[in-house]
Amino acid sequence: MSLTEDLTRLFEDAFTALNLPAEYAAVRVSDRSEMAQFQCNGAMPAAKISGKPPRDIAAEVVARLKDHPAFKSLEIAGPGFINIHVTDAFLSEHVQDVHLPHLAEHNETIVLDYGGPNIAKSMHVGHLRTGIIGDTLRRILKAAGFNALGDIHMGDWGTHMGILMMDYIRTGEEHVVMDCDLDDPVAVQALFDDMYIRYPKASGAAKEDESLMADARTATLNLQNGEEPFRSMWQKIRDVSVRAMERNYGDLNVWFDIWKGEADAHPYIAPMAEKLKEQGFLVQDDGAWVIPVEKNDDKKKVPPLILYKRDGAVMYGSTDMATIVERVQDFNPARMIYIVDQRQSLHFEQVFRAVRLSGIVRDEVELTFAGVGTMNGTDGKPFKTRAGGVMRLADMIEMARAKALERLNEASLALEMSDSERLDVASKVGIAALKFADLQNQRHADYIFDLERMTQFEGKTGPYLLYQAVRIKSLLRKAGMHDIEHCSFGSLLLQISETERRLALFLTHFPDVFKLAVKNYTPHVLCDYAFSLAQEFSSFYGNCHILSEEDEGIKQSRLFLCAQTLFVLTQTLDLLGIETPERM
RNA sequence: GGUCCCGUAGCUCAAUGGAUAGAGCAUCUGCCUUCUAAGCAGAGGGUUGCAGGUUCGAGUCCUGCCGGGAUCGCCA
Repeated sequence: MSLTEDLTRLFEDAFTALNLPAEYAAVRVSDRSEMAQFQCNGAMPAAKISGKPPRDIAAEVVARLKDHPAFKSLEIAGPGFINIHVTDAFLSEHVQDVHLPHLAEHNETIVLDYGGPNIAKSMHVGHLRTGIIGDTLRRILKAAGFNALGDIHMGDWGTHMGILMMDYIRTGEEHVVMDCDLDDPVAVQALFDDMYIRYPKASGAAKEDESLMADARTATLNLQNGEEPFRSMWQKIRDVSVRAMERNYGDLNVWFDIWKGEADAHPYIAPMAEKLKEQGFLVQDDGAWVIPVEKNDDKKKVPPLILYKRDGAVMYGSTDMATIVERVQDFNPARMIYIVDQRQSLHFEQVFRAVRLSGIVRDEVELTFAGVGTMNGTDGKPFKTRAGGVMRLADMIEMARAKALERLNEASLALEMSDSERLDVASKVGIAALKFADLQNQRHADYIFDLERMTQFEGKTGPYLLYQAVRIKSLLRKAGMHDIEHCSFGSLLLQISETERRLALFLTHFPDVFKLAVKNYTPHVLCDYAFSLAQEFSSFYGNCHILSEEDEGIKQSRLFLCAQTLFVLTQTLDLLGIETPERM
């Protein structure tokens, strides 16, 4: 139980004894730290229903609790706030017991969908947010005890495949695809580069020329029906693309448990459609087969979900529905969470309605659209390269790493390292900068991506956090502790300075912050926490001698604080998918 | 035009309906013969877009405006 939960329990007892609803008893961290460590605001709403003045109620609550050993002081302030200070002994117990709470009840499965890169195309900056945030949510839910599974859900089944394949066929260059040796990295890269240049041209041409587009649609349909040479070409294109994705996501330390795509859901579409037709949910409309999903009380117009287009081909709504059928069959998940671009909200509303309506997903299964905002450039418009094009993800990662290395050089850090260790540190610092800059923003909001700013390595950045963590590691090594990731030793002295108390208090907030992140699917609260923790530590580090402290008891107590800070900080960075180097 | 999201310090962003709205950057003042100065201690900087409403209490909830963005059936 966290410290606030422990206090809430005590207050609940008091409220209940006074015939007041326990739900008002919640104790929270005070937002006026100079006045209190914790606060309870329940006297005010309780006053409303009991007709007594709030300060009188607060006084009754305080009277019941004031002799409890947890409290150093209980004061009533303002209209009826109860301001709480706890004893250092109580605090000490909780600092020792800081841990990740287990929140899953029965190891429920949660499928997270946060990939969506198209095959045959380079991954670009648009894949950064969903990948990073989705992976972090996966880590958070897994840490909370859920069987959390990330699915990449590649875009490998749409019209873009037809456009690309028809271009190879029309120019008589199918061999460029078919002759590629998958075991030869150079050949794989060459094919990938070819597709990267070819697709935009082919796509542009198809938009200009209706006959090209018609051919592409036909090719798409033929592919979906398993016909050659489309099927073989497609397989090769997919294999090559997966290698590129593995490298990009690997560089970002973004993990997927399931490497499936729209194509894998294809076999489920026809049987699903058959059943939907029998049930009367699937109807023909203007040549297409659609599922009407509007409701009587809709304020907006919700268009039907199109399962089969006029030409008989399927669309992404079809594959998204069928993927849900597949996931229910394979994993029987308690929740399915989509971490995708906010702009797809209407689409997923249609999909969710369709699967609920038809009973594919039971009512008790949670379907969540966790939309993410757009990444904009410093001009506030969607992020572009200086040339005005879309920046490849690989290029962006390289820029972040190069900048990090430059900074290490400027600061004359990591000089004594071997070249390989130095590059590894630079890579970790660069990736940390990239990920932390993204994760610290609210998930659903757009944010401005400023490479210059985030690679400044000052203030609220990933590198600052790594720096603090590495400082602690270094200090603990000097103190002769080697298994510094797992040292749970010692305890807090009962006579501590205000600086130490602040740090200790802050450490106890960790379980509550974690719970909040799980509840709302909001990693940014963990970023905020990690940064504030690092600041608290830095303040402690600057104000308290540790290794040179002569009083052995004080020294041990401070080393304990260092170890607990490192434990919580690395744990938090871990949840954010950020790796901490041993030194830098 | 309908619907949804956003509007908070010069800039980038926080703030489960709680007290005097907080951080970082930038600006200014101090601090490196002691554990990593990518740091610490401190200062200045606000009519939370505007106007109403709900209530003990509103940046937060409701209504209406203003400004920005997204989206509105055969692309994903």
